Amino acid sequence: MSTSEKSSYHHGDLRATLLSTAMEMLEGGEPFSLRAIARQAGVSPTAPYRHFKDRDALESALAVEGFRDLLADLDGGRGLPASLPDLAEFAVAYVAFALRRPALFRVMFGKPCDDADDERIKAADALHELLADALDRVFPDADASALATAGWGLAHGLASLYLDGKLQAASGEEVANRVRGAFLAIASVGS
Amino acid sequence: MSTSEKSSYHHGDLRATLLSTAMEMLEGGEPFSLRAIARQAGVSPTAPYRHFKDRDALESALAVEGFRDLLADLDGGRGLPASLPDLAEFAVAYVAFALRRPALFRVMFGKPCDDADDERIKAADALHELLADALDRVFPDADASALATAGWGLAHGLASLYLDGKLQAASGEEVANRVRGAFLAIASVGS
DNA sequence: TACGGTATGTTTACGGTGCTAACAAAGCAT
DNA sequence: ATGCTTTGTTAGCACCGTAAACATACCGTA
Repeated sequence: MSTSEKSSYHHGDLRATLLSTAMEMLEGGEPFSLRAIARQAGVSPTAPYRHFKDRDALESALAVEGFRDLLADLDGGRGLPASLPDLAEFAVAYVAFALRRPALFRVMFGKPCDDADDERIKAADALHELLADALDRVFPDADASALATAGWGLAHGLASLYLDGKLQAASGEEVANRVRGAFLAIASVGS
Repeated sequence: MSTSEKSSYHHGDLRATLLSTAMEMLEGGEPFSLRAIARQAGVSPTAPYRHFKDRDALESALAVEGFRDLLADLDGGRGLPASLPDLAEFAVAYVAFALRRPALFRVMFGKPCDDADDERIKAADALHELLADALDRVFPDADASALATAGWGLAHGLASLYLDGKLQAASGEEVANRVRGAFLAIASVGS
């Protein structure tokens, strides 16, 4: 019950502290380096290496947090979608997450992530499965897998394009409307 | 007429040389730094700064090249699409470009590009217009703008997800099939 | 309770980066 | 020929990620 006491050596809870300060810097728009995190946490520049193999490992941990939060945003907010407009709201929430936490989103998606980070891969898979469930529920007759890929791709693409300034919109509300519009427009195309 | 002669000072054509060696390194999968480019070009580490304000400026120039190539891939290859399957092939070509030149694709899209780089913005806009034209031609009755956004978003999202390993496929052919599948699946949903 | 191993943090050091400032050489216009 | 401008060079700054050697505190066991 003395987690807040420090002996000034042996910080006591460095790993968690590093993660949370890293997340804060990420949200705050600061560039984020291992050294900066250590500095912020009041610890020596190489202390983080006792808890993370390298920068990638730290980023993976952050990405896992991000996936958890994104899932919560999508799922918790409104439950699984039951209609096409619900799906559009899913996409809106997805894009909103990306724009609200741009640096985190880039950490989550901006790299091959080829390292065999179990947790990270699991987190991304969970997202995919959630989407597949959702799509299957709305369009039970269609090829759920292809549709889930398409839906994810659409949402992710819009998120990326807005995030990187290739599509522009003044307000978050305008982005939401455009995303809704895109989602409904594409679904209204009866071959 | 002596562009290939050198006085050993005053390289003569450094800017172009820097761009091409940068592009080569990008395609070759090497990390790419200003200093590495200079090294490769046989010139001092800070010489590039006479031709590019900073790293971003060099990247912008590369991005412009990339957009030109991507447009050529989409347009030149098969002309403007006239049907939904043609559109799917557009998407396939888009994703293929991203997977064939991943580092370039990241340079083109992975950043806000908020600097007022005229050429770069123009290049991206040209892409958007091409897509809008294409979509309008295939679906003259629909909201061309919303559809173009949706189509671009879908293609771009699939490209990003495959590129960053969030979706996986063994071969390029498999990717192409999945992209086609996603495109057709989403279009076969009659609200 | 003393002890020794292990976990955690520190110091030092290396090579890399982007970038600036001061300097040098070549080209060009007068 | 002379001087301005362009283009290159060298030196140096602050930062980064990372490894190695060292120091300290914790924790289980004798």
